Amino acid sequence: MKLTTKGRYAVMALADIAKFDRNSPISLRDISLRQGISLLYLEQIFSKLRKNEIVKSVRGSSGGYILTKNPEQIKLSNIFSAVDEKVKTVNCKKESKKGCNGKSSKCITHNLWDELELHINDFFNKKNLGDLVKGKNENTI
Amino acid sequence: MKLTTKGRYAVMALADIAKFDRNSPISLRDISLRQGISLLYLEQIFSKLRKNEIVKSVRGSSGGYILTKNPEQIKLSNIFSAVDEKVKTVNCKKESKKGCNGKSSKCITHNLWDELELHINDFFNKKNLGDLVKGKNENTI
DNA sequence: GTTAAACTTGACTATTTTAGTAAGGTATAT
DNA sequence: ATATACCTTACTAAAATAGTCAAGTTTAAC
Ligand code: FES
Ligand code: FES
Repeated sequence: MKLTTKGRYAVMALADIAKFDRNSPISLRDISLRQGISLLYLEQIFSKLRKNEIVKSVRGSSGGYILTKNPEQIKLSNIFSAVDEKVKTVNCKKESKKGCNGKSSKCITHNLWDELELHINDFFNKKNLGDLVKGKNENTI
Repeated sequence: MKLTTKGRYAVMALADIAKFDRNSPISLRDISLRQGISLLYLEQIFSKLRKNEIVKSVRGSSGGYILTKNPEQIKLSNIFSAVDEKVKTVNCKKESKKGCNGKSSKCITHNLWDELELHINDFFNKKNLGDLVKGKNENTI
């Protein structure tokens, strides 16, 4: 059970942007250097973030990306769904009435995994980008 | 972010055992049929469960596996650590003082992932096998 | 004792997912 | 003009997952 780099990098990069002035765009090149993430990979991630209106882009030289909202308004769950980082704990299709083993009813552990999924998503709903950049004076980059 | 089959199957299989009388061993063959899990794969999983003293084996015909404790005493976290299903959200080595990008300090998102890990492990510590088999009258198998 | 059911072990493999790379664009500030 | 920076699609190497295979050993029951 682990987090993939897409979700992790998306949050890292957005937190990086959030630390700076909201009005001047931040280039992916800078983020790449500061956070140690491949530029090409970042482009892939930001394409999704832009389509989901988490950021908007400014083209041309000295362009880059700007958050569309205040950091406090951007929840982790928004970011994760934008980059397709989903939490999947059940083995079956949720909508279906069938269980994961093909049986006609849900398996004995189904409710447990479902609870776990809620538990995790709860965390992502509570946390926002603002929470990450509050302590600007910390020794983190 | 998803659960692997090892953790899921381990819990399913143990819940299956927990539903029956504690004193007569349950064979993997039966579990395999009821839960729709490959017998050979179950053997692999139960080897680990036995080594970690979650179950004990009874050999010979009409043998099988028995829980070593009451279902209420077997926490999900015990099961998961036995089958090496671990929660990994941070990208760095926790013990190290270095960050995930090789920088000298922890990255801006480190604390967030660490909190997430705690949040998830909390769930696994709170839930036990007993919780799963309480409603024996449900229409689950 | 024989047998068969059941556990035990270690190695091996196909599939899927992840984590990127590569290449070739297009838009625009200066 | 042109350099900077975004945009898009396609491809791929590496890792993890989800098993399978083969060849045992143990022991209850007949
Ligand atoms: S996880 Fe949904 S039926 Fe098993
Ligand atoms: S996750 Fe620990 S330093 Fe980035």
